[in-house]
Amino acid sequence: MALGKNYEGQQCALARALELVGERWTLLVMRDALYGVRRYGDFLAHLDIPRAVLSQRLHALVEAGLLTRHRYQEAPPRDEYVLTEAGRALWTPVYTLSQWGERYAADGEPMRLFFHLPCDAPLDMNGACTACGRHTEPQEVEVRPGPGVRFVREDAVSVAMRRPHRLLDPLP
Amino acid sequence: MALGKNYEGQQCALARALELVGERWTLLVMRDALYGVRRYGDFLAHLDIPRAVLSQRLHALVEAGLLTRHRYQEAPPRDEYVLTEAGRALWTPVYTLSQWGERYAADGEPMRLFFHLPCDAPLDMNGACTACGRHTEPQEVEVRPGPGVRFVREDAVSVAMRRPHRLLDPLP
DNA sequence: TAGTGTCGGTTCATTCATTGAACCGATGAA
DNA sequence: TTCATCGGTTCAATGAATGAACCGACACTA
Repeated sequence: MALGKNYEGQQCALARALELVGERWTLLVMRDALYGVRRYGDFLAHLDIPRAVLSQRLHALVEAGLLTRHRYQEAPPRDEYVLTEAGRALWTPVYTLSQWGERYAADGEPMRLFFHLPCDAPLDMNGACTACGRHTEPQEVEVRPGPGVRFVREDAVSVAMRRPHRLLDPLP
Repeated sequence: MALGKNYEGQQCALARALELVGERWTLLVMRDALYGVRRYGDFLAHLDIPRAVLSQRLHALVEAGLLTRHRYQEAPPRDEYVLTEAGRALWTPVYTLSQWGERYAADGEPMRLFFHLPCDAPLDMNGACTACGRHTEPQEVEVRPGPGVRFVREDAVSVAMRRPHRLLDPLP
């Protein structure tokens, strides 16, 4: 996104949201974070994003309060980027947009399937469990490979996601 | 969004969705279209978007099948941009992202309130009616000004939205 | 009939973000 | 000592966004 990431004239919550997560790559970074990706190198390899852009986005997301930086090792110093509550709350928008894409922008069968763990039932298009009807928190959801997925990528994250994985659990 | 609007490496429905609606301004155009805006000049005045960008976005959205161009007057020739089914289906992602923004990115009280017309009950954060529990279609939803809104903009669309308005109904 | 205004654009120079390759510093392993 | 890894930063080139100016078709008015 170029020239003014902000939409100042818009007196609208959507504009405020897009100022935080509307730039190119940002929502894909957040999706990966919801999947459980936490480390710079894993984002980098999984997203094929330019290093400079990834640095800028991670710092901006920490600044915006969607991620926190947590040192998990002292020598050499290594940080991981973990979702805050605001970041985890992006699960619903990310999921609904993803489902829209699955239905209207992608062709073929679903690439990923999402299940409500307590019920072992799939989610509907809106993110509600088809069994209990409740809206889901990410930590109650499991991603499984769908019929339309092809195992072509060989980065650590893609390989780890070839088997079912609970959202937010560290990946890979 | 610069240099390659596409995310080719990503085998992910979210990436497909963002290729269609992830560019700067695009989601705000779609939000306006869901509100009922249909004409070039109204988008222009309400969004404060550069004319060239608006032209490009409207054409891209028609190309992508989210809008159709419909001639509503012959002399002089005038077209309006109307949502397709795929465009109307963006209601849920737009609403959930908007609600996320209202909660985590905006401060103060809600700027807009959304009601399920058949029940006259507000929607919850996920787009379900708090009375009947069903997920809503845009044509069943009414937007009303919320306690946090300030009537500062004077363009035709902003003025029309100072009173309750059913989504998709032509605006202004 | 000329002049003016509106609508829906296009064109253009400037400014800025993205890209991808190269570089860098700290550390650990051989 | 050398080499590799991790997590960045720097830099030149490219291309998108911006905003002002321009434009063509038509309507309305004097």
